[in-house]
Amino acid sequence: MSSYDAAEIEPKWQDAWTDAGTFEARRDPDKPKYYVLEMFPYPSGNLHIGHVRNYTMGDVVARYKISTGHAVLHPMGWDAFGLPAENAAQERRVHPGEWTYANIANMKSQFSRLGLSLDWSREFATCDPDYYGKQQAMFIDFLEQGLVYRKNAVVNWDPVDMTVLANEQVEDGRGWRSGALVERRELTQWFFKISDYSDALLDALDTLENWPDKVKTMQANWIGRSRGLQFAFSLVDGPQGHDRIEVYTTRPDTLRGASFVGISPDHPLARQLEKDNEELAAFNAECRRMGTAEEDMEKAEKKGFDTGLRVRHPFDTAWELPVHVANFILMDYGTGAVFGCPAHDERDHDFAVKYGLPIYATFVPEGELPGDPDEYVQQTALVAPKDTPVRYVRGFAGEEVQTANAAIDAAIAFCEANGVGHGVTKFRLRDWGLSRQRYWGCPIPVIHCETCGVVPEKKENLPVELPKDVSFDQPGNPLDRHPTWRDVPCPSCGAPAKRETDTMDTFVDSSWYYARFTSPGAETPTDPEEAAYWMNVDQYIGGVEHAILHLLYSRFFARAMHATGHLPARATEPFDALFTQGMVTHEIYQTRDETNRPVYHFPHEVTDGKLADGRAVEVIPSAKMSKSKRNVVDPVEIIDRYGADTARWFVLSDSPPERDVEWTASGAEAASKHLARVWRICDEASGAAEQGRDDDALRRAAHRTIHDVTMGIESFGFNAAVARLYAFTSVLQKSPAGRAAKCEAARILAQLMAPMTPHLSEEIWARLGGEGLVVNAPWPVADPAMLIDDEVVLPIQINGKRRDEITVAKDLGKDAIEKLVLERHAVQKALDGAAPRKLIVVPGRIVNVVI
RNA sequence: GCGGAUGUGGUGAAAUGGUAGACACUGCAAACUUAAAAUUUGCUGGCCCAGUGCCGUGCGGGUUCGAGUCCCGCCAUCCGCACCA
Repeated sequence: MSSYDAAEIEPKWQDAWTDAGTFEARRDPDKPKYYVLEMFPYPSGNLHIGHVRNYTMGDVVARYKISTGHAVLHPMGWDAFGLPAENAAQERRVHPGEWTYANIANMKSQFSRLGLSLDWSREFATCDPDYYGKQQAMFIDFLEQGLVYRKNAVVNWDPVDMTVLANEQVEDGRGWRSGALVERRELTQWFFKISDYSDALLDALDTLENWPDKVKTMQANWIGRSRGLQFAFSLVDGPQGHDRIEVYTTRPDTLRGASFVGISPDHPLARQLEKDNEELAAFNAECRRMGTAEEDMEKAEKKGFDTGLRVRHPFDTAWELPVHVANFILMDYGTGAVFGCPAHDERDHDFAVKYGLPIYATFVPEGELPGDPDEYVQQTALVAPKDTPVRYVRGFAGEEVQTANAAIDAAIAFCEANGVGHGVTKFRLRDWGLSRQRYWGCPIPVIHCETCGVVPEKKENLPVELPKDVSFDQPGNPLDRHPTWRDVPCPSCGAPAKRETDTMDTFVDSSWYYARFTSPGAETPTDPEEAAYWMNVDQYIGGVEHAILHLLYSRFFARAMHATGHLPARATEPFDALFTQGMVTHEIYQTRDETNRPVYHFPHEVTDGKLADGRAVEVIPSAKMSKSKRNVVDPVEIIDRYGADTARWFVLSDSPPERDVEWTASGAEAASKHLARVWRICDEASGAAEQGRDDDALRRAAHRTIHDVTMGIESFGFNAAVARLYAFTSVLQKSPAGRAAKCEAARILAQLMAPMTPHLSEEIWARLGGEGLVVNAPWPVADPAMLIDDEVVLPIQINGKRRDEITVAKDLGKDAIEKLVLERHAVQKALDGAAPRKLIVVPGRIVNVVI
């Protein structure tokens, strides 16, 4: 008998798969195709245990689909542009490209040890000039199609480093390196017209049957289609050129509850007024110092500035309302101006209380008579669901008692009939700003010419490659100060011109990589035949943190690629099924220093909750892994110690895939022990006696397991499948069956485990005389006759509490069950001679006797 | 702040509205062993008057013969918020 040695068998089978070309995707007219894709990683340099979980899940699906006779495409690449490479360049004086490709090489070697069923022949990195050159070609197509345009937009500006900051580089309103107060600065930037597809992107969510509802809900809310009223307040003695304020509201039914008009600090009127009003200029400047992140704006204290200007209410010209500049109003959404109705909006209510503005109720709860309606809303705003009827006390259209939805419709109709604005549909979704003032990204392939304007680069000149001779010792974008790269003749007139020095948002790179994988070497962004065959992605797997931006941008990009002839119509929704997996977490061990600041300790420093010096540590369970918290698990260490199969088995067991799983050393140890046990049991099976007992029981257990594991894999219930495999292993171990039955059961076990622990399974399969590679063996099919049990145990409840149980034939009729139940001692005792009030029999499930 | 999710033993969790805790981890006990490791076996939600007992799925209500599951209201944690990827 030999023992389980992962280090010996894992490289052996990895080589066998490579030699056989098992995972090279091939178009095969005789097979259905299956495209499984996990979100590709950012090449940080090291594989994270979270990657192991993510890619193992995809691997289970891919290997299962190979076994069920599919032509499988399971590619891998690198989301390789982005900020960290530039940070590394600044900190370590290494070129971003050099750093990135070194990381890729390192991660790839780590990947290879996991035994994933990846087709590495299709690998690419988004920073490969070939890839981003094709992206530039598509950008030019989009430009010609009218899907790209330029407009002004604000960025975070660090006035000390003289550079644009990402939101994550702004900490408490200050630049992360310089510590300088961040300013907002307006730049002309490139945008994708995703708003052209707002309706389509929203409506098509209904067709995505195999997407999680939560993701669809998040996208729907993000797109935020709303029907509202756009109208104008006329200004009383407004400054020159400003006689009205255009506002948009989704609650026109509360128009008679208006108490002020709020405008954005960036509203043209606010900009006009600040010229003659130092105080307002200061207020606006303060608002503009805030970072551009919406979260910061929303969390910031709500502040306003009374401009002193007044507007007339559209229903009553004698009724004047004050105009405030308010820091929470976005210029990007609606018209940059709102009317405030404090009675029915918490934010407006806070604002009204703070600035002493009146609060008028427009409706009160139906049925209640709360005395003075205005009194009712003084303390807190009344925010009612829009589909619940309420009583309007300042209504002006529709019934007195109606839902807000009905009242809104009536109010829009009333306003349109009376010439007060018109109903409009607006979206929260803004156009996608893709310009980045950075080096390590895909150059935007246009040239700015003084006479010709913006001219796209000629396609034969693509890719516009990033220059290699750059330095990061000064802040800002090196492309801006690289004359031989920047200064080029205009492609149109030949006069001296300048290249665009902005590069593209890295979300662009990841918005079409799935399409490029179908033909990674093609001279055009996609090859129509290949794309037609392989698209769509049948199963996409990734973190829920990408639920909105990446997935929405990809959906837009697929549509834009279709519009420019790069994808077939069917691929406008590129991901047929989506699964969002949870994280791998780990406990954090911390103590406190003299100033009570936390000090973190590595897991290997902690034994039984104590450090080597005996000090007890505080344990924070289930925390996201982070280097600074010292709770990161290195997959390479785990593989060195236990092997890849153990790591794979562990990350699939215990927790449902969509939830977080906590990494524990004891759990990894247990997974390893279990695999060794499987090895031993399978090894022993071949040595079992020729004749045994209960062969049929073992077969029935095997078929039940085939059924359950298959269902588990099909439904992403990997933890449930693992639990069933644990149970079956025990059955096999204890079975007194003969050799033939045991070997058959062991081969089935190897097959069922193969998607999860492929190396161990290959070895067992080979030793027990399985034909060829287990990865290619047809998936076992459960015999339905083996799944039927003749008898069922029926729990008996008395008043809903379980008191007894009976074992009956599976198909026993209701009447016969009732009779048996009433004869039971426990039931008779509870009834005490009386007849039951009710007897509920759910055949095959439960009996409830109500007394 | 807004949007989305999650919450069940010491731990990870299971449970088409139908026996709450499957399957594991930890812990305890036993077998084997000179010993240890490995392995195997058993027990392992809480409480008490130890039963055909009571309580128990974040908290408070509700619907139902029956609620972890459905509804309403809270609390806590996590994810996203458009320049992190």
